[in-house]
Amino acid sequence: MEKHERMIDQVLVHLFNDLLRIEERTLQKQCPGLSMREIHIIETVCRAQHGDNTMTVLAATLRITVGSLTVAVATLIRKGYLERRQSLSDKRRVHVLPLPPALEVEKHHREFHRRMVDAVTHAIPADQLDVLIEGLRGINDYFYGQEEM
Amino acid sequence: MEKHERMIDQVLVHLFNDLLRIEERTLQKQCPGLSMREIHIIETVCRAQHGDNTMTVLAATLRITVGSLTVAVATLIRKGYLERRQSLSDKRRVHVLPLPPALEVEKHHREFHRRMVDAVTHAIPADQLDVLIEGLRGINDYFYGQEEM
DNA sequence: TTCGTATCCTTTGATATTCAAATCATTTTC
DNA sequence: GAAAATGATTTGAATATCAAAGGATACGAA
Repeated sequence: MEKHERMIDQVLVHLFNDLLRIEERTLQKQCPGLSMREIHIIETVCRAQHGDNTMTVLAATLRITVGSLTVAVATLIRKGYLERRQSLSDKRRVHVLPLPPALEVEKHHREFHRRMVDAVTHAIPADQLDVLIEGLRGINDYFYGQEEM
Repeated sequence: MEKHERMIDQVLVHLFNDLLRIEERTLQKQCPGLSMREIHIIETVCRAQHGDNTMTVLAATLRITVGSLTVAVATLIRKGYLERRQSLSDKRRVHVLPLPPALEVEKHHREFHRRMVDAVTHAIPADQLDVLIEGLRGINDYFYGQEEM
């Protein structure tokens, strides 16, 4: 059991940390001139439902302040990835929209995730996949069920 | 299979990100006045083998430059968590050592990981744990076997 | 209507973090 | 020993972040 616990810790912390690092390296190779923060903002804008692409909602999703987002979006507009459009129904609101280069970045990102998931499914014998999925779902539910630790 | 893949992606990316956030919130509650970066530096110093606690090795472990580490260590010394000691055998080298408050931080950190692993083992029926462990080991081996994606 | 308050965003000022490059001290190599 | 290499620090610039203040718009109650 001791070995099991070390394995779980290894996976939960180090493997995931390294995955994040690999993702960062891979994406930055494909999107030179963009920081990881900027790539995340682009992703968030690309994935936002129509209507959820206002500054306040985007900032909440990204867990940064609206002020920080204003600055970040300004530089991404200057770099040609995003554009601002004032809401017609409520002129206080600003909608942030992706331009073609942003969609390209998002495509790279999706592709990376696709390959990552493929790596997992290929690493595990098919008959064990179901159990693994259930286990992961258990972990997921546990942490979202009681976020306080 | 489609649902399985979404589940894997969900766990690999979002669960992990949220775990990081929970860890950050928890540790910062216990260690007021320390940024997450500083907590990581303290952990790295506490875990370094004797001899691997020089600036160059620590910076490589943390994946930051030695210059950045010099600044960070300086403030942690000022705050009373670490101390510098010049190597006797090679006076260019500097060893960084934890003081009692740093060991206390590391204890909190270990405790957090312990509870996280407990959460996982309790979330999963005992008879499925073995399969899960094997699955995780497969993922782990896969990614470390071929880091390039 | 219109006055006060709330909301949404931007701007500003301050602080953190990071890195690259320059510098200093020490060790190693030839 | 002189030159090159190594380990660390210092410095200057870039970036990221936030809190607070400000500006514009919307909304609700008198």
